[in-house]
Parts: sequence; C-alpha cells; structure tokens
Amino acid sequence: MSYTTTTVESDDGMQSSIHNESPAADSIGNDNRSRGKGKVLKKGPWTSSEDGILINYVKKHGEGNWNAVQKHTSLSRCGKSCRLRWANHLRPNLKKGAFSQEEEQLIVEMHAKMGNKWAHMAEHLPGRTDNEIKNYWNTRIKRRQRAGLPLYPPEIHVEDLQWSEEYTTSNIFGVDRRRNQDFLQLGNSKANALFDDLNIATSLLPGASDLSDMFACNMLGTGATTSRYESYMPPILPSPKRLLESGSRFPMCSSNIKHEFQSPEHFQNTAQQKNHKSCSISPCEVDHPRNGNRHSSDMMIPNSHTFTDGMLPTSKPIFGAVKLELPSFQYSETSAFDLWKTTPPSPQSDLVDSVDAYIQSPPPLEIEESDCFSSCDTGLLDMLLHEAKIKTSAKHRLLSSSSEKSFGSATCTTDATLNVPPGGETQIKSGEFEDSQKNLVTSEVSIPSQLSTAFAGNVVKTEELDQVWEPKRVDITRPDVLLASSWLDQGCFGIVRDSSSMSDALALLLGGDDTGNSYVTVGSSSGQAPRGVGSCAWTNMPPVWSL
DNA sequence: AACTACTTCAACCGCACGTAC
DNA sequence: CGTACGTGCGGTTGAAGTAGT
Repeated sequence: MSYTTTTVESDDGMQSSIHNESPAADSIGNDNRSRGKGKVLKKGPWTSSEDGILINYVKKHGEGNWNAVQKHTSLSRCGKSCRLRWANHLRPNLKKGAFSQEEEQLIVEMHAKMGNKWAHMAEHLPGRTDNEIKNYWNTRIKRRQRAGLPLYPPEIHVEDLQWSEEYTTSNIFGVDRRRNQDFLQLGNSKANALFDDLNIATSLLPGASDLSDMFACNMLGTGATTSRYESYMPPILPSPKRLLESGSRFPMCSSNIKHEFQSPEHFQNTAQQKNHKSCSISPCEVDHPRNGNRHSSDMMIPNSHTFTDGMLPTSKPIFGAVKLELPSFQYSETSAFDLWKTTPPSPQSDLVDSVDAYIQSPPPLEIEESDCFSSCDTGLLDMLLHEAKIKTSAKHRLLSSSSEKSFGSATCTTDATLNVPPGGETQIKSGEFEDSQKNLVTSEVSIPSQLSTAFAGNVVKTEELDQVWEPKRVDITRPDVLLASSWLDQGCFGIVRDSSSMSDALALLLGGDDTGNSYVTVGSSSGQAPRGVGSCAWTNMPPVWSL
C-alpha cells in the first residue's frame, strides 16, 4: 500500500497532513477525484487525517454549510461527503457496534410502521444513523429471504405498534412507486402479477401512470383482500405529487388522515375483526414459501411499508378516510364498535399459530365479504340506496344552509376546512354506535368532515362552485361509494354486472346535475370526467375515471 | 494456503425539497 | 418567477472482511 502525504495550510490556519492510507486513496489523481469548483475533490474512504480536519472544522464552525468545508480547510471533499462522514462516523454520541436486541426489535417495528424511513427511524434510535439502520435492514431482508422467513416476525402486530401521529399524518400513507418496487423485491408473485397488470394498464391508459400507486392507496383504504384485487381493477388515481405536477387536482390521496386514523385502535379494531376468522394482521412479508402468497391483505396492512411510502411528505392520502368511513356501514349496527373494543387480542400463541393456519387455509371470499359487510343483510346496494335516499333528502337541507359550518366542513373550500378539530365528527363516529339509524345519521353527518379532510392539500379550487355543487362532489368522492360499490361489490372496475341498478344507485347517490346528467357513467369506459362544477376536482382526471 | 462465495458497511449518486437571490 | 445552491434522504455500489471448501 502506498501512502501519499499532502501538507496543506488551510484558510483557518490549520496545517494538515493528509495521509492517504487506503488503497482507494492510492488512486488519487485518477478515478477517486472529481472536480468541484476548480478544486479536485477526493472520493473514497476517509482517512483519519481527513476526519481530524473535519472534526476541527465542525468544532470551529458548527455543523452545516458543508460546502464551505473545502473552502476553509484543506479537505478536498465535497460538502455532501463531509456531511455524510460527520453524520455517520464523526459526530459525537454515535453508537458503534452491533445493534442490540432492543434496537433490532425497534427497527422492525418501526419499519412496519414507517417503511424505509431510515432517517425517521434513526431519530428514535439515539446514536444510530440512518445508514446503519438501512444497512441493517437490507441485510436483514436478505437474510430472512434466504431463510424463507417472513420479513416481520409474527409477534410484530399492527396492534402492538405504538401509533405515531407523525407517521400517520405524513409518512405511512404516502404512496410511491418505489414502495411497489420494494414490494416486488420481496417476491410476492401475486403482487408481481398485480403490478404487472397495473403496469399494463398504465401503458394502456392515458394518465394512468400512477395506477399502481393508487391501487396501493386503495388497497390500503379498503383493506382489500387478495381475492378482491385479483378480480377487480381499482380506478386510476394519479398520485398527489404527480397530480400537482400535472396541474390536476383530485381529492384522493390527499387528506389529513390525522383525523381519519385517529389511533392505533382503528387498525387494531380492523385487525381484530379479521382475527376472528383468520389470523392476526401481521405484516408478514411475502416471500415465505408457506405463505403461498396468499392473503396479501394481511401483509398489506394499512401501515405496512409494503404499499406505502412517505415520499410524498405533503400528501395525505385518503385511505384513512376510506377506512374510517366503513364502520358506519360495514359493521353491525348493534355492536360493531363494541366488538372492536371488547374483542380481546389474540394470544400470542394463537397469533403465531394462526399465521400458519391462515396461510395454509385462507378463509373463503364469502367470509371476507361478510366480514366487511356483515351488518348489511340487505346488501351493499341496498345500503347505498338507503343512504342515497337519506342524502337526497338531506341535500336540500344542506343546500339550504349557506353556512359552511352548518354543513360541517364539506365545502372543502379552504385549507381551514382541513382543521377538523379532534373530537369533532369523527369522534362522534367512534363513540356512538347504538343502532342502525343512528349509524346512518352519524355517517351522513360525519362524511363531510372526512371528505373535507380527504381534500386536504388538493383543495378544490372554486368556492362559488362549491356553493352549488358541494353535496354532489362530496358524494362522488366518498370512498365507500367508490370502493364498496364499484370495486368490492361489483368486481372489476368498469365492468359492472348490474349496471342499471348500480347506475341507479350511484346516480342517486351522486345526485346528478340538474340536467339529468349523472356524474357517474356506470359501465362506460369512455365516459367523460365530470365537467363544470363538479369538475373542480375532476376536470383533469383522465377519462378512465368515469365509473 | 488459495480460492470462492457471501456478508457487511462506508461512501457515492441521484433526486427532491427548501431557501436565497 | 426562475435559477442556483445547500441540504437531506433513500437506493445502490463496491471494497473489505469473513466463512466455507
């Protein structure tokens, strides 16, 4: 190994001797240097001398302004490199060495919650760097994949996770294509097929580039089961980010889910519902041979990183609203919430056992369906119709009220409407489930706020339009309408088995405009996106958005 | 001892975001 | 408003280390 020593006097008077001790440093002047502002920047491993220079610099100038390092010192490193070196190796209180068991567990749990948010995780692991955590996780993935183990141990349950509002609101439900990659990496063939389909659709459908994103979004929202998303194609919703880029606006995937997902209880409850018949909602990963890639739904728990990402820090998807919306309809009017509250968590042993049992013998679709809509003996359509009637009658009432407040926050006219105070309508929902009528009423009342939050960040443009059309717009974006009616109940999106009844139901639900046009053209793939008033949210949506 | 395969981890790269100009 | 710059993040790469043969 050769050594090169450079003695330099920097601006701050520090005289430095740079010993390039590493093999990489041998190549100084060749591949390991790049030019930066006329200065040849060194790359590759850091030497102790360089470390010393950097440490001195930080002592003197503090962190930050990393690009100034090379100006004020003899270091020939780019600012990025300095920052990285400092953050990962030089800064005080760094914990070195292997992760403790507690740390490992924490990482696993956090990853289940946050996905690949290494920096966020690092905040919760004092002395650890994002890079360390990332490396750990990546090796862990490989190890477990090789061993045929699930990515998350069975004991990591959603309900065990401390729900962090921070992640709830900003990270978990962002959707990003990379998450899909992440998912695909893990070898779920079903998901592969799924995303293959999505990719195909993406290639075929204009404006559908984010199909997979939205699909993930919607699956999260519905808690869709494998069997479901095997058979239907959800609507194409561009990610909020790309919506913004494209100038289009759409409420989906943009809600302040803080209010929709109020607490871990929500998922807990949902999980426990499923626990009844199947198994724990364990974010088990996908490549366990025994998984057989079944029941991805249980893998795709709402907060599973598998389908989520926080790459959209400003986006607040709507599936929270979707999720929270459902209890108004899908659970027994007598005891849905009580059930949630009283159902004891499965014993750990059960959970562990149930994973295998669940994997091996998935519950039939009927069970899943009834699981979701068990309370609706008359069926979803009836439920929708019933609700539509209520809403139709309520529409006039609502329209007659000029006060936005009296209409809840349904107008979605300003960002202020997003600030639904905790303890508002959503709390009504979670607190009062006494009878079916009350449920319906409650849900009706609560919808606007949910929708308003759903519109967060993608606020509908025009107030004047809101005044006229808000009820319709509110309805059309109702996740339960979109999801339950078209996707869950009717199967393939756009292929409606009973288009007339469905059309009626949806038309009723959506009200249609005064000229008799419905905003929903059931069964038509060529239907136009709603125009005019309703279009404030829809105008820029691709045609495929028509139901 | 030599070779290969595999693992670990430091560092780089590209991208996105925020801010100053 | 557009651009440049600084910073941070997550993904990827490749050198070094380790285990197995």
